[in-house]
Amino acid sequence: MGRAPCCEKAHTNKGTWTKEEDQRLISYVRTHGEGCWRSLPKAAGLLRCGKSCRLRWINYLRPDLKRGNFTDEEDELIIKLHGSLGNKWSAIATRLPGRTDNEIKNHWNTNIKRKLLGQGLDPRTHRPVHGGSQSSGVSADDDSRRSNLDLDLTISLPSSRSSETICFCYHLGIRSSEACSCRTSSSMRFLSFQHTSSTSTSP
DNA sequence: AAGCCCGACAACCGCTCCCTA
DNA sequence: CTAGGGAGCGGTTGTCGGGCT
Repeated sequence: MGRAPCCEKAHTNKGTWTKEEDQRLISYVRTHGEGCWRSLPKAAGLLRCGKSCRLRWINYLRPDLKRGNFTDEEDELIIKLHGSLGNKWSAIATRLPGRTDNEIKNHWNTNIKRKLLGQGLDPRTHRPVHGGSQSSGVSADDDSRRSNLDLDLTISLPSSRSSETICFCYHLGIRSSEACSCRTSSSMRFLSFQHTSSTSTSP
C-alpha cells in the first residue's frame, strides 16, 4: 500500500515548460511567496504537479540565480565541499550563492567528474584511482572497503585529549540527525558512524 | 545535406525527512 | 507514540543543440 500520488497525473502537463507557464508561476510566487507547492498549481492555474512547480522555480525562475558558466573558484569550492560532504548537493549549494543543487549536480557529473579523472583522482573518494593495490593480490572488493576505511581515518578523532570529541556531524550540518551518535558517544560508536556513512555511498 | 554522436542541462521519479494532528 | 502528508533531496532520464563524419 503506497502513499497517495502527489498530484493527479492524468490532468498534469509534463516536459518542458512554456513561457506562459513560467509567467504564471513567477507572478503567483511574486504575489503569494514560496511554499504550499501542492496547492500552488491549482491556485496559479497551472496544469502541473506541485513538485514540478517547485523544481522549476528553484532551479530556473528564482530571481537570485546566477546563470552562466562555473568559475574556477566555484569548481574548486565544489570539489572541496564534495570531499567533505559527499553527494549532499543541497548542502553544497548553500555554500554557493546563486547556484542550485541541480545545477551543481549536473556540473559535477558532466565536468568536474571528468576533470578529476583526468587528474587521476577518483571523483567519489578524491583519492588517486590507482592506489597501488595491483601488486597486493587483494580483491577489488577488499580494496574498495579498505579505501573507504582510509577515507574514514583521514577525518578521524584527534589523537590527543581523550575526553574531548569533535563532532563532524556538527560541522557537516547534520547534528540533529540520528546518524550523529555524539549524545551517546564513545569513540567506537563515533567511528562506526563514519564507516557506515562512507560505505553507504558505495554503488 | 543528412545522419549520428555526445555533452549539457532541464525535468521527472521515488525515496526520505520532518512536522503536525 | 504513531501515522499521514507535505516538502526536500538525490539519482536518473529525456531533450536539445552543436560538432563531426
